[in-house]
Amino acid sequence: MPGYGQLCPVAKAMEILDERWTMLVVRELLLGSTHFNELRRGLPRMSPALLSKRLHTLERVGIIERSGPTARPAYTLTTKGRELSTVVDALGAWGVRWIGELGERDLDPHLLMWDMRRTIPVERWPRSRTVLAVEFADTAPRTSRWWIVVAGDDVDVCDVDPGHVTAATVRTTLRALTAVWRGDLSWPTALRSGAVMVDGPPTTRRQVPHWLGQSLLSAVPRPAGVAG
Amino acid sequence: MPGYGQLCPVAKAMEILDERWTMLVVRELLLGSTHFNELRRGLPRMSPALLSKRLHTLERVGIIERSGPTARPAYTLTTKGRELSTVVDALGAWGVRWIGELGERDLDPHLLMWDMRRTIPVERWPRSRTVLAVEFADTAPRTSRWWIVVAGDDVDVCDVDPGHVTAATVRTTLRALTAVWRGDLSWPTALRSGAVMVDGPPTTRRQVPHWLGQSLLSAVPRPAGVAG
DNA sequence: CTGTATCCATGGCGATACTG
DNA sequence: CAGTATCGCCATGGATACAG
Repeated sequence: MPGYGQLCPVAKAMEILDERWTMLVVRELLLGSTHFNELRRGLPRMSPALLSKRLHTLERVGIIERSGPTARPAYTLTTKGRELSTVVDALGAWGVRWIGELGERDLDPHLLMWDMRRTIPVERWPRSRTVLAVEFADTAPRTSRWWIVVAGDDVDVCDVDPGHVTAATVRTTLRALTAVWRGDLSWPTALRSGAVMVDGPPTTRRQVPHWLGQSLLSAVPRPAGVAG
Repeated sequence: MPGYGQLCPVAKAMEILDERWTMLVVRELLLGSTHFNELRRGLPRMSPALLSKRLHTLERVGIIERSGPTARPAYTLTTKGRELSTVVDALGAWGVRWIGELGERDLDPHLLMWDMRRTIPVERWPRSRTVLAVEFADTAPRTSRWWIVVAGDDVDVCDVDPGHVTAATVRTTLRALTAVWRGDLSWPTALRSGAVMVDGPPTTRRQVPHWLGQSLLSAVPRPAGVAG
């Protein structure tokens, strides 16, 4: 891969960015991850060797900086790297708008919960510690039960019962909750159809959609329309 | 490459777009190329086999349409494909802003002339047929002399002398004219330093920079400033 | 926790030649 | 002009184990 041999800035940019996983590493950094295992958590199918290699490349070309070896290693975007947000945003908007069909392999409860966790609107939750349970009907038993614990400004996602009383329980499939999260399916439609069900006191039940919200990209309008 | 296994729209987009050359094929289509050999001209280092493969993939995923086998084959972007302009534009702006250093292999007189040809502002040229010669001091003899012929709304670029009288001659290096074209170097600076010289009648000489112009991305501001 | 080392299979892709 | 066919290398990157 001796580059593209082109003067075009698009080509020069893609020489760096078209390598597998690279753009997703940048996405993770833009979303705020800084440590190696934090990045791994958002990129579970990427081998640590490859992640290491990509981080070195990104550092070499000046997209990220690595904190000195004295402190705990941390990766942060430089200005050059931060400006890739325009590219990532454009890719995300295009992707959510035009690529609606997800394969079975694209559905991952860990990633979904990890993703939702990032943008849980804590200000809509009760002041006191509140636990919301999520149950997937269609995943392996080990990954079918989750608990979201919001206490003050802290959000935790557990795959083991934290042992507190739950305010409500969301019963759904991984595919359905993923569709709602991405904005392929609206909360009202999902609830009406029963694709997502909420158990709990009536007042709480009505709050749950606002507690969870949707991904930032869910607001992107879809071409054919009719997204539920 | 079994995909990324992620629900994230950025990942779904990159599953298609991170393959080598793909984004450059899209760029060529966005710039108006429609036929196979037209695409090849903008992608000279891409093998025809690979171009064919990429076109098939892009058609399969709905980014391009191929005209029926009855007519002369032509490739056009669908709406889905056309909306990739946001991605390509973001890549181009980031690339021209942050990747200024070009290697020797990135400099190609064919590509530069082909690229300039696309956006020659014919309305600034004289009404009658006008020929501008370009001579590179640092390229192989076969690729050192070019002629830009503007007649009405038609622009032609030749690497053999068309045999008409030339209004002026641009003498420069491939690297310098490339820098001017990309906007890494301004016309005034290039002329003052002698990096680009124009031979011809004084009135014409002053017009030449406006006849050639600069790439659309040249207007993107640069980080460190000081771009000539 | 933060990576590196090693191994290996796969297949991507570059080069060239050739066909309708 | 518009591709397809074939070949073969070598690098990519996936998996696993291990080190500081």
